[in-house]
Amino acid sequence: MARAPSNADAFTAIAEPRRRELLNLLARGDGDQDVSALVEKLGWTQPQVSKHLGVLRAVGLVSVVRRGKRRMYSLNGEELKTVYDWVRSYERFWDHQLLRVKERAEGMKRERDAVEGLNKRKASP
Amino acid sequence: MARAPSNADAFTAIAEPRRRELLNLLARGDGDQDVSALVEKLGWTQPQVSKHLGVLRAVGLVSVVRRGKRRMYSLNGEELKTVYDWVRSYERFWDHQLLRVKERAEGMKRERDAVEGLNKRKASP
DNA sequence: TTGACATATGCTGATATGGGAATATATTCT
DNA sequence: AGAATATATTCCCATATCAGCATATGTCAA
Repeated sequence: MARAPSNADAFTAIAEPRRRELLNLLARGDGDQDVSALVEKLGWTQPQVSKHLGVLRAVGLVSVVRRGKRRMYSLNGEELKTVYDWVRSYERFWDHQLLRVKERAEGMKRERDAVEGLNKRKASP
Repeated sequence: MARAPSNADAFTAIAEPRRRELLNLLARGDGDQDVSALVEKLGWTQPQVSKHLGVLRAVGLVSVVRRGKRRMYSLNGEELKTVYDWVRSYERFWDHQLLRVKERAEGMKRERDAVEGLNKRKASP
């Protein structure tokens, strides 16, 4: 065995920056968009767009409907909810600063420094 | 040129299932944990744990503090917020059923129009 | 210092990945 | 049917990635 399966889930699909760009474009666009439109807007080669769309399609992040010789792609948010639910379960790790500070000695020191420097910081934004 | 840079951001770091498992363990644990504890709880080899921790450390998802010969790892949620913010911007694609339904109906209507032989029309407005 | 323990790093092999170019597979038009 | 258009797929290459094993680095104790 070598690498873990790695494909076929939303996490790996969105790991690729271009795929996020593609999703972004599909989200902003008003409804479906065909491949040619995406190619033009992104400035990538057509096979490149098709391949990335293929990955997104494989993991269910986009849906396709054929319209004539065009294929209209649209975002399918359901799969993103998986990622959302996962990452949201870590919310307390960035939301509650006080908890963080309590957990780490470094954090306490930083906090103390910050409080001491409050008077100075008042003037500069 | 071959593969895109791909490392050094939270998205690729959490793409690996084992890394998510590791983060999960760090989140549940009460505060810091050393590598040995993680090795025991996960049942992986020590180099494997160290390497995955290395990736998480490289992207800032975990912090380390040396304590004697141990290294205490703790979760650093800041970087996860990046992912959270990104995915949350797609919230409307799974949250508001009505919007979803409306968009689909729109798409289906367009599809129907096209299929019903409006061969006179050419491109989208 | 030597030795035991804790952790990181280096090396190798198998596999996956992304880009580019060429080609295949529809689908519409004439 | 044949040409043109739209999109997907295939092949090749360079590189990244993961697991496994061996080894290096760092730290404490006797």
